[in-house]
Amino acid sequence: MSFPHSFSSFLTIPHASYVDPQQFSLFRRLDSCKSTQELKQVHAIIIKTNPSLQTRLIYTKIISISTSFHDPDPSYINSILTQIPNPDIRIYNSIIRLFSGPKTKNNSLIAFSFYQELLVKGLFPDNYTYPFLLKLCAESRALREGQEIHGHVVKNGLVWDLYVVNTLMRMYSVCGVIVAAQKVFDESPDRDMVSWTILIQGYVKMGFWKEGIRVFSEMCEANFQADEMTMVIVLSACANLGDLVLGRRIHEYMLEQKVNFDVFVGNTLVDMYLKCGDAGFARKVFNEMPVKNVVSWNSMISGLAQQGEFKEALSMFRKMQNRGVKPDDVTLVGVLNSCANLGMLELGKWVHAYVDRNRIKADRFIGNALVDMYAKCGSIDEAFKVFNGMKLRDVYTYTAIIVGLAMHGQGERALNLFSEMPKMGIEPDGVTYVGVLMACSHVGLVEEGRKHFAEMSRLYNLEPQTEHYGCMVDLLGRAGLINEAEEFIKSMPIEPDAFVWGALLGACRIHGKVELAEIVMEKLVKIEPDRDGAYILMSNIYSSANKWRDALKLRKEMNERKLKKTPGCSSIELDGVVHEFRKGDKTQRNTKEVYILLDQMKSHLKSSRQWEGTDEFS
DNA sequence: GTAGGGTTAG
Repeated sequence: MSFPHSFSSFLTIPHASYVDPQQFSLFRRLDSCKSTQELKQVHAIIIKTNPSLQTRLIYTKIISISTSFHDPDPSYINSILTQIPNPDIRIYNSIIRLFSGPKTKNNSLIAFSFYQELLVKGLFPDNYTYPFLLKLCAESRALREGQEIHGHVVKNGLVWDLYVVNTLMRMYSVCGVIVAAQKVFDESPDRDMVSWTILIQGYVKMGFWKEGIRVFSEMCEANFQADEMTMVIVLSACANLGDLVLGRRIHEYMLEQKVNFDVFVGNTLVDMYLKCGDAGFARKVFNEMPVKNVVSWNSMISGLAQQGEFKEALSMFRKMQNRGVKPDDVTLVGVLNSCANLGMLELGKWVHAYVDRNRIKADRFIGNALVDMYAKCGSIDEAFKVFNGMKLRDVYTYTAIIVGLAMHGQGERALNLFSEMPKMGIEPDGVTYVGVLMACSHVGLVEEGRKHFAEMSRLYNLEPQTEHYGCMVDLLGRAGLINEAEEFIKSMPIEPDAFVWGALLGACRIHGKVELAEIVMEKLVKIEPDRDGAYILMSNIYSSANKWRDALKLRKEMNERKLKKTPGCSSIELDGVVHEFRKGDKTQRNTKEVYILLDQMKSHLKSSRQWEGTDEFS
């Protein structure tokens, strides 16, 4: 009777009585090695004291141990491999695994050279070989190599293996060829949860969120029960779609199916609810999370900031600090974003110092957020300092500083930086052009503005949006080219919105065009019947033209219509607390003193006669 | 011995 080969070899190691005791102790010795250095020493001892032990078994053992080290040495592994007379596929697999793993970066060439070698030696790759290689192709986005490997997989008849199929799908998916991933999926004889999840993720990562959801529902119809990994991806698709109804439905599904509520799922749920605009429910999920980590807090902070709830975002940050959770770079980007929009320069500076002190990853995200914060908080020089200190700048960096400079009236500087962008290989986008057109507008550079507007689509394929048309109307209008501004609106291929008409109304005000203003006003009221902005601007135009009766009539109409008032609001930061001042607001502490001071300022200004005839300070 | 997860800027 004979045992199968693998079985008999199992018997010989290391318990059987006829095992060579020397070999046995050597195995133990090798197992205790912690580095290539130690391994080499033991190896040297073998060669010196007992050359008969240089068996295939021992060498295989040495390789498998050295592939498990923290800092493996490829040249040593290679030298051992050359001494093994007939290395089998398992040895090659473990070496390829080593060079496709996280321990060895940028070593995909080495992994592939070992693959080449095993083919040359006439060995057959198996279902363990390809997942490693495909993972490498995926990580280095090497589509061509991946396709070649796909060919080998087919030739070797390994498409039946789910690991091979799934890594193939993932390779195509991260290389951006989702069609090929779908094809592998469709043609596979077998699928599992992982296959479905990879397919869904492929669509979602490409931004095809609806497709991702569609595949998810197909998965449910095929009676696969999603786990938490799948749900994280599906929820992120929901978040991007901003579809609250869908999000709620999927949350219910998760409760029904009793999907494990781990910290990943919790974080994604929080993010989904915030991006879909339900901050209340996001908070509820957040509070009920049994385990939170820094990402959970980040999701709340940046999510609230994205919703415009900047104060809430900052109070979340304070709570986080009170709980002793250490902020990371993502946290601070969210905090800086909130500072920028609240004008909280002091807190922003504190964050800046915190980044320097605590060795926070000061990458583009942090740099861009700092530039934006300083610019929006009025410290354009500080913004410029950060901008200059940044080694890596992208379109966000340039846009932040260009918009910042434009808002500070430094149009020429903004335009200079804009002209620098092509030289740095950075393409502007729609928001950059808003800054550029604003800059032109503030400096009164009509021709330059026209040129940039035309170049948007010609050079960068950017279709002008209403905000760009609005900027152009503003630019022409300020320069007194009212007729042209009007013609410009008429020539628009898209429907002009309130922003565009508002710009024209503003121009009418500057140049006292009452009749045109009345026409524009009508358009504005049609688009935004509930807002008071147009009425106020119009009544100012009447007053400037000394048409007091018309102004009064308009104010009356406003009151009758009970328009939604957007109160003028300003804020200052004192000792880290933001004080907001709304028009007509008496809820502040020290209201009396504030109004007394305000009256003094008003009479002071009036005495200089500069502001007579306007009601800017009423 | 092999495959799938969350948050960030203008």
